[in-house]
Amino acid sequence: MSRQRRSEETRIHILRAAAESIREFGYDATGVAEICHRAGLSKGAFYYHFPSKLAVFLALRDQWIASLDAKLVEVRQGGGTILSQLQRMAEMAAWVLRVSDDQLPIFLEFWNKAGREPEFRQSVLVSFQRYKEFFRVMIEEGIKDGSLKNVDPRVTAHIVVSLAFGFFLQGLLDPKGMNWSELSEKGMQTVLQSFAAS
Amino acid sequence: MSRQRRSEETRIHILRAAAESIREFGYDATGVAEICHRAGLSKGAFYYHFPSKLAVFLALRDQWIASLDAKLVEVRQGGGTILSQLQRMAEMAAWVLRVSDDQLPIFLEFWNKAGREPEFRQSVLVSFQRYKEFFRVMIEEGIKDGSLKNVDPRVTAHIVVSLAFGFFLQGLLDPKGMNWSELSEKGMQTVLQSFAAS
DNA sequence: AAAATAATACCAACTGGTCGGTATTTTTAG
DNA sequence: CTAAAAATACCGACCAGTTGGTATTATTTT
Repeated sequence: MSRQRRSEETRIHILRAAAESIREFGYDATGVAEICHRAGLSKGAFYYHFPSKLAVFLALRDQWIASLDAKLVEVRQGGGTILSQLQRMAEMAAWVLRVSDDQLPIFLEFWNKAGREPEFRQSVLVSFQRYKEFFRVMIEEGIKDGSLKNVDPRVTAHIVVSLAFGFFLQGLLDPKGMNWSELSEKGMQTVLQSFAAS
Repeated sequence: MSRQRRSEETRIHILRAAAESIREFGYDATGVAEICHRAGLSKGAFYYHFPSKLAVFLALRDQWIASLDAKLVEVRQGGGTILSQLQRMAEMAAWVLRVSDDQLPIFLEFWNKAGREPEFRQSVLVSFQRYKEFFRVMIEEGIKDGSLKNVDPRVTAHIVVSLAFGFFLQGLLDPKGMNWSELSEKGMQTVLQSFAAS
């Protein structure tokens, strides 16, 4: 295997191992040694690829943000009325959670850190802002194309984003429990419906 | 000062010091030594009053849940139509956050821990469930008293609770930022309005 | 051989928690 | 009433274990 390629894979191994470990034990309780063990590597390898434990954490964060962004854009490109796009997102969110609830605990860890470390907070905040902006624009379009009522775009975007994260939070706490995923989807649909042009 | 009284005060000092420290640095990063320093006590005193660091954390959690419950009951006893009670709660939530945003980071820490430690999770989950139950009953009453439309009480309760926690989350990340508190209140009012009988 | 990649051994710092002991208040006994 | 005894509240040095990170050495790839 080529040098580059191998190195790249090692990096991925480390990231995956770290993600698993953080999900299971949390960031603080996850030792570098543990990550290395899971990745089948030594500490030397670890510190060859990353300057610090925090750097891995940050890399995971960036990865997550990027993947979420990709999902959103994907739905938008699917076309249809704005309302139907929003509804598709509602379904998708539930699906994402059902399938990859593994990753959720890590977000909490992100938010947690973000609440305390300014530069960390900044980046999380920016992405939050981006989501709201994203939806605001969508909603404005929706009003224009006639599929949405004449609601306040900013308030409405805030509702949608907040509701989504509220659902996340509960799904996180009760991953296998009940029909929360169904409840969330119905809930989102209900709210969206109230924004639909009559 | 009497022995009992003094002991009690020491306990409170420890709790307060721990809350401050956890808010500032997080649970894991807060050392027992730090708590003791803030409380003006020694480690010996600490371990005299609490069996472990975790015990303090749990005590804080119970304290918080109790205070939240009290607030909710208070509003219910204020009377009026269900819709107006809900609206008062919306105002109250924003107010609570504005005033005591100090405490918010601790909740994240709770949720974070809850996502990983089963018994911790259980207790948080139970209180979550209680809130939903609380609102479900309210909404059923609201339908009966004619101030609410004939919505699905379970779904609607889920929406209200999720939305509230979604707002919390954002307020947490951006405490001083913007008019999020105003946005949240407007958002909640908007959603509630869509449940109001026409 | 040279550069890139990985392994090993190690350290200084720090952690939660323990423990023998002390000061102060309350109870008991004479 | 008072002095001894006991219970309570507190102290701070200390321990065993763990951590992130480093310095050095070995192996692999080009």
